[in-house]
Parts: sequence; C-alpha cells; structure tokens
Amino acid sequence: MSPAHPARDRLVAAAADLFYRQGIHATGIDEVIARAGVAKASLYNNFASKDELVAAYLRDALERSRRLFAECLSEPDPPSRLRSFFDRLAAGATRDDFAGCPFANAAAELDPRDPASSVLAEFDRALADFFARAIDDAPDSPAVRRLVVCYVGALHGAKVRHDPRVVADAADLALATWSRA
Amino acid sequence: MSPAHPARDRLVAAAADLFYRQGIHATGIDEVIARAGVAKASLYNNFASKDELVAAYLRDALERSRRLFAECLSEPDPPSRLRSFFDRLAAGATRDDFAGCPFANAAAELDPRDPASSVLAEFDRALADFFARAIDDAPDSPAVRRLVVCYVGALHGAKVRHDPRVVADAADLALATWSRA
DNA sequence: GTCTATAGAACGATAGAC
DNA sequence: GTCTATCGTTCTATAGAC
Repeated sequence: MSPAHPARDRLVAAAADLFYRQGIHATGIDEVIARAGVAKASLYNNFASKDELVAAYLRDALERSRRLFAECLSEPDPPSRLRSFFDRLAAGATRDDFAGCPFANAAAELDPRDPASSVLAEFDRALADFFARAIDDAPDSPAVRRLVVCYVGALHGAKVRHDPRVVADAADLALATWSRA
Repeated sequence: MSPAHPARDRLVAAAADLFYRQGIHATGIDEVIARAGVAKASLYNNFASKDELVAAYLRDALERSRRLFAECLSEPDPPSRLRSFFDRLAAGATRDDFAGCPFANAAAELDPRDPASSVLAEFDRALADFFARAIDDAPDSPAVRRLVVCYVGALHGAKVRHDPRVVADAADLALATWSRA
C-alpha cells in the first residue's frame, strides 16, 4: 500500500494471516517476523509492542470490512444489499483458511480493557450502521439487531461446524426478518 | 460432587470462573490454585497438565448445558420450549460476570487439534440435538441450523454489546423461524 | 503406612522487549 | 542476538486422615 513503509506493511500482512488463523495468543513474535521476512528490530521500530501490532491488524481488518460494506450498499434495494452481503460471507466461508469473524475471535481472546478492544467496538458500530443503511432503518432498531444476530451466527456457525451451509441458513433468516419488519 | 476429591472440585470451580471470565491463555496456573486455595502439587495430582484442567472445565460446562437442555425439554410444546431456553439465556446475560458462550470463547482460543476441542464438538452436537427435540425435527434440518444461528448470535451479541436485549431479538427470530418452518 | 493434602523452591522453555 | 520475565512443570519437605 504505502511503499514508504515496506517492513510495516509486511508485518501487518503476516500478522493478519497468522493472528487470524492461529489466534493472537497462540502466535509468537518470532513467527510473525519470520513470515514477514523482517528483522526483529523492524517490528519494534514500527510498533511499540505486540499489542500495537494486534491493534494494527484489527484496524486493517476493519478497513477491509468497511470496503465490503460500501460495495454491498451500492446495490439498489434492501434485499439485494443483504443478499450481496451474505453471498460474500458464504464465499469467504468456503475458503480453506476461513476461521470465522476476526473480531469475534479477537473478542474472545483479548482483555476488554486492552486498547485493541476499542477496534472491536468500532466494528460493531460499523456493522450496525451498515445494516441500518442496507434496510433504511435506525442502527439501534430491532430489525438491525436481528440482522447482527444473523451475521454473528452465520460466521461462528460456519466456523465451528466447518459447514458453509450455515451462512445460507443465516441469509434466509436475515431476508425473512427484513421482509417481516 | 464427590467429597472424596475436594481439591479437584475446588480446582474445577476456580478454573471455570477464571477461564470463563478472563480466557484460558490469559489465566495462569498460579491464579487458579490461589483462588481454589489448594497447593500446586494438588493440581498435578489430579490433572496431568493445564490442558486437562481446561478439558475438565469444558466437560463441567457441558454437563450444566445438558441439564439446562433437559429442563427446557420438559415444557409441553415447541414454542414454550424455545421460550424457556431463550429466557434462561437472557437471565444469564444480565449477570455481571456474563462473558458469552464458554464453548465459543474456547473455540477461539484453542488449537482445534487440542484434545479439549473435542468437547466443543460435543457441545455442538448436544445443542443441535436439543433444538431438534425441542421442535420435533431432524438435528441437521435447516430449521435446527437456523436455531443454532440464533443461539450463537444471541450470546455473542449480548457479550460484545453488553446488551441483554440482543437475546430477546434472537428469541424473536427463533420463534419466527420455527413457526415459519 | 499409604494416600492426599500444603507450602514453596527450582528448573526448562518460551515469548516479549530492547 | 541477547536479556529478562513469565509460565507450566517438577521436586523437596511436611502434616493430617483413613
């Protein structure tokens, strides 16, 4: 992305892959720098601590999510926006490196008082905001909250059951709850 | 439970509290034995390793879940069984030590190849089996899979948003998806 | 006596930090 | 690449219950 910081970008990319697939606590610093192909000093030149690398990883994932939301919102009407969103989730769930929602995983691992946890709350707001725009409703409306339930259930279910069909089930629920509202 | 092993029971109880609230990796052995009020040797007399204590904690949680399922299944008809279940979830979500689903949290932390992870799969089967019995359907039916989505979304949403209303939203979804099926 | 408990020191490995 | 802290684990020593 920014050629001015190749080491930093390589570190975030390596961290994103490893933290997401293996978990944050289960991934050591050495493994990250080995995959990034940078020296250990480069890590501490760009980040004050592992926690800040974790935060950078989550902010990067948040940015990807925001782009995904924007693409789905370009669809013309609520049902096609929701379908577009859950179709993309389903496609992601079929990948062999799929490991659920990175924010849900991080939430289970991180101390809520950890500064990186604030990114999780940001994602939560961004997700509710996306659903609200998608169905033209308020971010705190029951319909939006039900859609959030569908999203969470879809990704976690697909993860623990290794079954992408769960995403389709959740999409059915989401479409039904919208048309019902 | 068995008075012949007071130290073991105290260890599991302490581990259940700490592992659930703080996470497994974030909780050290010393903290567990301090809360249990037992010596370190008692831990390794009853468990071969920390991993086995983790497995015991998860099996204990699974037993509690099975009892909860059985109580809900004593209700006379599907809607009241589902209501009973989600009402109990909602009550749990209002507790100040609520931290979501212990199995979902453990799934995010543990290596899938960890022997303790088999308990997570057991819970998954037990949950699907409960919903199947609750609505008189097959454990792998779409309706049951949608109910699992509701359960997962309910607990995770209530956790990250600190908002027990999410459980009520999920209960609405669950009742609706059943009556629709 | 044997089993299980407690208290604490000490070891080896790992992981984060500089 | 080195330093240091921490964590899981093991060992020594001792006391109480059946």
